[in-house]
Amino acid sequence: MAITIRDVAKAAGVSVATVSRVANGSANDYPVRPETRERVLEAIVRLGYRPNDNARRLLLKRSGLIGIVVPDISNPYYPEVARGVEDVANANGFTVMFCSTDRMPEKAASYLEALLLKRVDGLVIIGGGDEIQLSDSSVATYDTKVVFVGRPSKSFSTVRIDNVGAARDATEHLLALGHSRIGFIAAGTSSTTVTERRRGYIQAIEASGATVDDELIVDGDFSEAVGHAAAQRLLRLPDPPTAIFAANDRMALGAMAAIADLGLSVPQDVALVGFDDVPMSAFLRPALTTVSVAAQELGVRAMEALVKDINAADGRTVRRRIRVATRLIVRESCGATLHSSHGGLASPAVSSH
Amino acid sequence: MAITIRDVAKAAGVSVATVSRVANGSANDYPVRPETRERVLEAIVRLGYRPNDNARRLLLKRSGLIGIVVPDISNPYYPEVARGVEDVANANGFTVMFCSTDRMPEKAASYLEALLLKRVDGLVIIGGGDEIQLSDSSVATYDTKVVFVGRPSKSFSTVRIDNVGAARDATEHLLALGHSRIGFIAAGTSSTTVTERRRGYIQAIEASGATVDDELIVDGDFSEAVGHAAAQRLLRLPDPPTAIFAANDRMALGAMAAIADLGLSVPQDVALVGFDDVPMSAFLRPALTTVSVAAQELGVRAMEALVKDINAADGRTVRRRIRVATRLIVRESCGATLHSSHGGLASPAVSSH
DNA sequence: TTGTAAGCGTTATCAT
DNA sequence: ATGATAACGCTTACAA
Repeated sequence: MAITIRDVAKAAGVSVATVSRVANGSANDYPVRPETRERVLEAIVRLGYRPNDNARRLLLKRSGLIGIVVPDISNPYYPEVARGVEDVANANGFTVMFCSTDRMPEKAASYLEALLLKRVDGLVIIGGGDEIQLSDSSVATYDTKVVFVGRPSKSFSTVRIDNVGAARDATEHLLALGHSRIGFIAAGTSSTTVTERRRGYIQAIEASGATVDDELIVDGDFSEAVGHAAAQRLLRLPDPPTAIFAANDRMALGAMAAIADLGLSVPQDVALVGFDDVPMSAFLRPALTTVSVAAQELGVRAMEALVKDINAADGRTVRRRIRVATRLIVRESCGATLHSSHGGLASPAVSSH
Repeated sequence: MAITIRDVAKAAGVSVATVSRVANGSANDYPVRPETRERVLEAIVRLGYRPNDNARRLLLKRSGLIGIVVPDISNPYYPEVARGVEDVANANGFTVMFCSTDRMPEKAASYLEALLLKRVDGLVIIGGGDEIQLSDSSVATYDTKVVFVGRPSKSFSTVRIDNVGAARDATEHLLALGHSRIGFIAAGTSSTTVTERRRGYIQAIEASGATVDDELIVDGDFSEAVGHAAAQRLLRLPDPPTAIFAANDRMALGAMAAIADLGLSVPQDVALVGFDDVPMSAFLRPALTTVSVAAQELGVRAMEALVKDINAADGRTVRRRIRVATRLIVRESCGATLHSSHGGLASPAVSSH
């Protein structure tokens, strides 16, 4: 049986209230005679006492928990934004619970249910598509604050990037490099991230005066394997594209492999651009030109918003719409630096959003 | 204010005990008249009642929480084993809390403290080195079951792979391919994972009759950037290695970039082998030869052990030592398939441990 | 400055 | 089959 506050009280010869007053971080400015405090502290360390979190939370009506829901933990992009959330959460005394839905509706529903049941103080929903169904009423019932990262919402606060603008820039970059047939590797229609990136791609193509060729838009699912298959399909077209824009870096890596497998080379035969700028991308050869999204900052901003909402005295929630800038990181895979020296680490950013 | 069991009781015209008996999953075989049950159920959904987890846990003395501690969330290997833990945990009614220490002792300590405070029922410590300090006494006090994954322990259960054997095999593979000067990119001395892999490397070299050249062993830190720098240093040696064995795939990717940056090619000029077989590795070109570790299975086995310990009627903990097999996945980067056809996806495994 | 005692929302024991 | 009620371990008025 674990040590309780009563054990400490007895050991120190004081009442439980006194123990609570020295043990409890939030109330430790309460006046306690230094001598008494000393005695209690000694008993606490000697017995190895730790206050029971469930009991505290039950009373405090605050779980001190933040739930993070991501679609796919194996995509290095999500851990990075989760890290941002985590840092701010910890700094503010919250503990985070990390859940991956694997883009499965049942898993998403059961996690959301479990998190609500745990009375999380805040919920950070990162990316994902239709699989996430979160009714305002259920979170309202338990006064849970919610922020969406990288996905839109009619009712909750959002932290987002300008996917349309960033994708338009990336496509325009390729256009400016002389490419007219540019393939786009998407990823379903359920995720707004991808529908927006697709829209940016289409806008750029149309703005250039060309018409969009549906054949050049193929579907992926964010994984390397599917990026590989998609690129293969694009390059086997009768009139194949000379450049490919993948909706994320993992698919871009798959595409890069497919290009090599067909005996072609990047960027000479096919130019390639990704999206996310995950750590690996700078170390591919050719180094991947991609859109950098400051994933960690997304998480930081989201959690900061949550902290404000949770601590709001009036209990009212502000609906925020926060934008985080992106930058096109021009490395080697797009062909823009064909004649420059090596190393994709320090390259110029040509455009921001 | 949230709906409590009393609100439901009032609404359904029954006592709280009755509500508890129909709401409580673990006691729902308790006899309740179908008609009454119906009425209660109706009230529950109508009011949107969810039992307060803190109150339940306080009474039940079980948090239902499993803590997972990893050294570095941005390394795709850890999420994979975490996934295995998560799956088994969820299937058994546990919720997991995921924490990344970033290999920082203070972060590790504060997370461990927070987890113990939350009275986690189980703790899965994955990898990491000296930064993790977990005294048996503190976990014993709160009857927390612990499993270490991929790191040794004198007192706790472990789920491990044979790092020495796997590294020996990988090195022998390179030796058999005719390489005599093989570089090894390590990663500090604090992580036993790496010291063991280093030992395997050394054993293979010595078994071949050669002597180990300390110059060929350079230190990394598991990241691409440092793998890049380490390979650069190796290849600028007066008598550079013709093959490099990196202690993980991320460093191998960095090494691959460094090799390309020096105008050399893999595997013709320098053969390369990694460790972990993260998803990306099959899609590098040349595809990376690496040691596959069934990361998810490690997590599954760890959590299974934990579930057994937690549910043990006698409350006693068995100290288990579980081994999970590894396989050397021969792809292109080692040069063994130089004259075979493309595609590193389906390749023969030459050795297991 | 310290102690007493009333809850927080459940579950489980004991009556009925 | 159902209802009172006593815990679980803690924080915080309120009293002393």
